[in-house]
Amino acid sequence: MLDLKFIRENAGAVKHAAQVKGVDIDIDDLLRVDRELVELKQRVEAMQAERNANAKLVPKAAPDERAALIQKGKDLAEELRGLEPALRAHEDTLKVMLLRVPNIPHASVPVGKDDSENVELRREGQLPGFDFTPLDHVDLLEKQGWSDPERVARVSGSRSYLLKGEAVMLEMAVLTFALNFLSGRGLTPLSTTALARPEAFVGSGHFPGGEDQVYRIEGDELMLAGTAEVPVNSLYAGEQLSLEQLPITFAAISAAFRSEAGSAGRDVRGLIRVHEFRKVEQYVLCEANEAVALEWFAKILGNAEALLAALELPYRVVQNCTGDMGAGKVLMYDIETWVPSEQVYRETHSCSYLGDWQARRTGLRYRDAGGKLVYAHTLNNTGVAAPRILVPLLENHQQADGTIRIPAALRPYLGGREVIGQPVR
RNA sequence: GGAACGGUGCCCGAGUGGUUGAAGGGGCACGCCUGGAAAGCGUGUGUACGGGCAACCGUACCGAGAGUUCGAAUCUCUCCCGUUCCGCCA
Repeated sequence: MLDLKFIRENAGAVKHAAQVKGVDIDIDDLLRVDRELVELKQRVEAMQAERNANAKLVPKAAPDERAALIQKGKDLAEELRGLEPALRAHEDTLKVMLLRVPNIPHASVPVGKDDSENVELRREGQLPGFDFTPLDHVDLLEKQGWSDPERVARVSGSRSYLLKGEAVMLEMAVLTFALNFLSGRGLTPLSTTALARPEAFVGSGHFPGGEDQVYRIEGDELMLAGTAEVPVNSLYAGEQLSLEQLPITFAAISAAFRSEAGSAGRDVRGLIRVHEFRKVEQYVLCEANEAVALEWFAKILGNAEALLAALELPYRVVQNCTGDMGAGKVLMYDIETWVPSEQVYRETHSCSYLGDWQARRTGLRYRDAGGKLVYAHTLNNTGVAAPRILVPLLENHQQADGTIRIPAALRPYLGGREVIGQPVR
């Protein structure tokens, strides 16, 4: 959400943002509703002022004047009731419109229509040089007896997965490693819910618009979040924080649920795109200062990169273009990790800076040095998402016999083992 | 799921249908005092929207929403949340 005053004064910039982000919203219409609402409010408030003044006279009035005053109050109340529906309608319309207004992209963001126009910033790490034909992760899992796609699909449908044996320990190891790693870099570990109220989804910006991505709980208003960003962003909703409490940073582990509506047919095989998974998410709530926030952006991006380096995985950093960055975002970089079987980099991390766009929705304010209440800035980035991260992990570290070499950083979480799996070919 | 009690400002807490945007305390800010500090004393200290160059004015807000009333933090209803107890249960 943007400040209404800002929209009024910067209508051109807002329209441009909507255009380059591909957000369908009529800013002129919004401003028209806003003007009409202001006029309505002025009329209503003038009448309320009159009603209040009149009501104050009643107890002091002489008995013979009292009836007339009360009658005048009744008339005013009646007139006010008449204006109420229009007022309410305008307020509701404006509110809905405001929730759809996109944030202004940072000046550095390339203009583009979709992910094909994202810009690669750099590549890091050494691509694996196999002297054998590498298997893809689906085959590796199957040969090792670590998966059972048919049976789990029978129970839980497509886009579900299960892991057996050592792959389970590997999944846990990666998550635990990420929590420890990020904790070591100053983020507070947090184990949090996936269930959240709809307001939390509005607060994070996933609603309105992303409703079809979210699983609902029958008979309950709670819904299943696709990322810990949703509940964590609402953790301090409506509070007035003090400057000393900032920044608030978390490495939040949670389950994540995504209906993946609209991605039919994409990545149906394997662990890339599943309905239910686990994720460690980096979240930062900091003061409303772009320079400070951008430092945090670099930091949580660096955290993810260091994590991948520790996992000895080659990756590239991509700057998302305007059309691929989401309405609320000011700046967004994806990290894509090398998948040998496909000979492509695939997204494993998504780093975002949202300015005060989420904080305005959530009511996340703090008192600045001057005692003024201001909306905070928020950022988030993936720490590690499992099982998706297992795809590059298994594929890049596979050996000729089908066993998996464990990167040194992960060994402490796997009882010191350097290799998992049995020779299977 | 049942029952009881609660939800007021940054925090704690008072609140009789009308001068209550809200007592009192704490905290915080500024000033006095002090060599400096503490203590003490004094003053100040809500948010949002609208109007105004400004001082300031108006409106709304005491969990949310409806209602009663000339007038609601205060009365009624519905809902939400919290705490405690009971029941049930992975």
